Amino acid sequence: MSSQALDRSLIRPLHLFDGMLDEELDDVLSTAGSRRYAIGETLFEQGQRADKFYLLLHGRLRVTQVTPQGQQVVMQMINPGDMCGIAKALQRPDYPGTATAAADSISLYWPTQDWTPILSKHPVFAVNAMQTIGQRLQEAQARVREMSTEAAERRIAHSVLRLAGQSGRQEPEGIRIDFPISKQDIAEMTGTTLHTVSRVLTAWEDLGIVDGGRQKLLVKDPHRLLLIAEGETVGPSR
Amino acid sequence: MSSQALDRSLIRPLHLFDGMLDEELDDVLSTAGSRRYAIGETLFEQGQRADKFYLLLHGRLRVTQVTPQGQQVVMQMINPGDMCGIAKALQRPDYPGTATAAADSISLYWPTQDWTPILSKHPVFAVNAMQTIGQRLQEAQARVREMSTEAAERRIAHSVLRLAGQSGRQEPEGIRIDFPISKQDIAEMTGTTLHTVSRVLTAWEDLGIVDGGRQKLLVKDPHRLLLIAEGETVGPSR
DNA sequence: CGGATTGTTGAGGATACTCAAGTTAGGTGG
DNA sequence: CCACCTAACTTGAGTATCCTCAACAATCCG
Repeated sequence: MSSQALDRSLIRPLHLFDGMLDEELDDVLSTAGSRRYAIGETLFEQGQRADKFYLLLHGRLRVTQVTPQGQQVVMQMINPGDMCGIAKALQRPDYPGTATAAADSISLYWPTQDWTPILSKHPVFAVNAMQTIGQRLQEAQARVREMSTEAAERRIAHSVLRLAGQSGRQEPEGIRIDFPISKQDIAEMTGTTLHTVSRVLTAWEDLGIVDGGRQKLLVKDPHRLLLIAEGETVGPSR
Repeated sequence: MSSQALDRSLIRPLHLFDGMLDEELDDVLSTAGSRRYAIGETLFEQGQRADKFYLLLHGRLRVTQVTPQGQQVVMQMINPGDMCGIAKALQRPDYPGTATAAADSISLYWPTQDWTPILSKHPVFAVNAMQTIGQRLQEAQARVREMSTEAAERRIAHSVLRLAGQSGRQEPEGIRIDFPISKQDIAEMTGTTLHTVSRVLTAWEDLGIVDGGRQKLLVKDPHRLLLIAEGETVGPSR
């Protein structure tokens, strides 16, 4: 447990700890460990006994599920400040998915058995944790709504916009998705195939809306993309 | 506010209040009201300021969202013991959907402003409430997974099985969905059309798996239905 | 430089949608 | 109680979307 060097100034700003006293924060952190994960490493795997829960400090995680038929689905991307692996909150003994570092990442972790005590001792934490789960529920419901009512291109547009909003970095040319993301990843987020994603992104590139590349994505015209997401048909540039 | 006649014996068994002392329960109930809703009545509507949250005691609620394009999606069915309208947990000022009584129903309600105080005063309630939201998150994620990877027939099978499990009553012939449900409803739960639902259910009726009817549904062979949901192709009856 | 991963593009076809017409069931009012 | 009216449902035909299959090209890594 390399919990010695937990810099409180790094952790204090996280939403999750809003409204907690410094002593409370120290108490919560006292049982935490931290660890670095290189890109491609997994934090936990689907079906394993959930013995830890995590709070991402830096980097990105991709949480996937594999169906019994072997098809992979990307359930969510985890950004710094987000928790994951909180099986206890779902009343599950095992992890429902696999978390992989989509970029070099640093994460705090606690033993799962600390979950209920922490919640009971720190009601503020409980409220904040609930809001995290609430956020996630809303996002999941948004995806259900999109998959129920929207064609592939619009779903891809929504997905790319979400990525830009949550994992985007402003660059001169537009908003850069700041971790390596493949067409296959986007396909698994939208319930399509990499072929469809490739075709759609190529069309958008021709219109100057995005700029692709091997595991690269730059959103050059978020406004046009939003129009597509909201149901406008793509036309020529202006 | 008709909060006088709240029978504690009716409310005590609900999961939500597991582990709470009688005094705590009384305290929580002190600011609650209750009301009866006839089938078709709405408890709250999408976009309204969320001034109350609800706990269903009896009946069924259908929570729907309407997209900007006017397509309706059934987000969830609420069963007795479930909460709904808990916008506070989602950090939203308004209701994200509309809740309609799918059967004659009775519900408790609290002013939304009581949400945070109740959570802070009763950590057990907070933990229980989080598990409710966690359940819902899991269900939403299951739907995302299904819509990403499964064809229409399998999604409908999953949806019907979920209905049977949550809202089914055993009858001599099979499991009866115990509130009026239309093909349109099922279509809006599965991201299909009522036409597809009608065709699929007709095929299942011919195989003796279900028994349909106007706003009626009886699952006669849950096992076969599960096979379809899990990916078996339908064949003739043995 | 060679192998592997990732991405592109084309052709063909199946699923499920739209459009359309008609049927059944149930409730309402005379 | 029956006739009517509406909402729910059924069924058919045609078709668009997007998947599958396939071959190839580009990019990255060691």
